[in-house]
Amino acid sequence: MPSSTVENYLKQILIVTLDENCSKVPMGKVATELSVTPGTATSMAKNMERDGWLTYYPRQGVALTRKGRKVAMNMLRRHRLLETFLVETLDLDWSEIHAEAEELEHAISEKVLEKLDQFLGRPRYDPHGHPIPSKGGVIQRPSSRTLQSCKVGMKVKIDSILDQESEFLKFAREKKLLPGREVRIMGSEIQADAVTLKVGRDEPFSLGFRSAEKILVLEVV
Amino acid sequence: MPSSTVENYLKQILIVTLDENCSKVPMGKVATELSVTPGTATSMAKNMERDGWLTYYPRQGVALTRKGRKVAMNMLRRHRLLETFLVETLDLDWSEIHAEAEELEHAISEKVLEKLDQFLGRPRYDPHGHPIPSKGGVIQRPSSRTLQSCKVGMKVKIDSILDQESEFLKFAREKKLLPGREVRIMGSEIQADAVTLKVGRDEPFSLGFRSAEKILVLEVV
DNA sequence: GTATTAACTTTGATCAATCAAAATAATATC
DNA sequence: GATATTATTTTGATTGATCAAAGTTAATAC
Repeated sequence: MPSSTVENYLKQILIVTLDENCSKVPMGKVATELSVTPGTATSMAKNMERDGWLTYYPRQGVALTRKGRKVAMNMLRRHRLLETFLVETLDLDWSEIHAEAEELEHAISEKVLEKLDQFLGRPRYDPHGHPIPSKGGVIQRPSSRTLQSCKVGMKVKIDSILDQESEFLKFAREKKLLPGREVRIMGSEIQADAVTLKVGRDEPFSLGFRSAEKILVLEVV
Repeated sequence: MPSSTVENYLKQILIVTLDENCSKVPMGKVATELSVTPGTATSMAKNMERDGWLTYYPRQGVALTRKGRKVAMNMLRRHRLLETFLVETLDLDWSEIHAEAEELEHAISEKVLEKLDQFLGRPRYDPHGHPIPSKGGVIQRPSSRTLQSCKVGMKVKIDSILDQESEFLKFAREKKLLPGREVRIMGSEIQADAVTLKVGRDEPFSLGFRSAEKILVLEVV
């Protein structure tokens, strides 16, 4: 059984792996993601290698083993099911659920998780719109969707701009809405016919649905 | 903030305190309740005294401070609310819920707990029939009730025998159904008109509701 | 092709929680 | 009251997770 510290390392390494679409995660990244000093990350990596959770390539990074990936996927499943429960059933605000789920995901047993999944009606997506891995550890490939269809709280990566009119492209460039960029959905209101975005550290701004439809994005897992 | 280990010590000490109706809990008891060696219990006691959770009387035992008691009560509240949730909402069997709640009670935040309480309709008793402490840490005094009215899984202490007929008293003595004894309710079935009990390590046996009505018990907290 | 810088690793220390085993104190027994 | 038993405390060691700071490597710049 992994300790909850190990579970955190595994989950975070998996997230980076999926996110950057690479297999080795450098130690510096591991350290910042887990808010520990680099030395701590290195020593944990060695212990985790000893226990078969990952392979440690000195000065290059770590890669999950099959065993480690399985546990990591399961943590992601726990996290997202719990977030769903917190919003759907207990009516918490989406801004609070991440931290709460972060704690609970280590304490909930496989049995309770299964019951919870059943109770929630086996949801496929969490409240942020992220896919929930199946019990077997399979995760929906993030598929392209338009910016307009995104839910509040989602983090997405711009895939492409559909409208190639130079006026629109110029606007997109100004707002840094370029392929590869990560964007957070701050709000999306049908009545207002607008979606509010934040690109990097810039001030959030809004985009009408008409324009939002012209931008294809990928969910950042 | 207490660590979850400290939370466990506090809760267990409170339970013994309420149970035996005394204030100092001897170190040996603490050690067995928490399944640690006596030395560990002693050293934890010293640390916990340093942190203001309890007062440590060398060679006599520990007594909760007001601060410690408050946290301990809250743990009991968490535990029992979670047990209620696991049975009522997720439909787990009462035999499994204790261990599950034992884990979750450390991970759930005050906020989620409040929402859960609300969702469950602010129950006063858990599935075993134990009173749930209020948010302020007030717990219902265990009141006398008849053995017949007990729910499955409850642990009760015999208070008195109502029927003073010598025949019945003789039977009660044989079965060790004497005031002060602790009894566990193994089953209670209206259709069968019988409640099944276990006294200490003896074999379980059944009692018709007619007889069960003659025995007053107190809930063991 | 050296010098600087950034990324990573090592070393030594700390802290909480634990154990085993030895030492001590209190209680019970004869 | 001396002895045996039981309860408790001490001591010394271990483990997992962490940090700070010093040391090493590799990459980048000039």
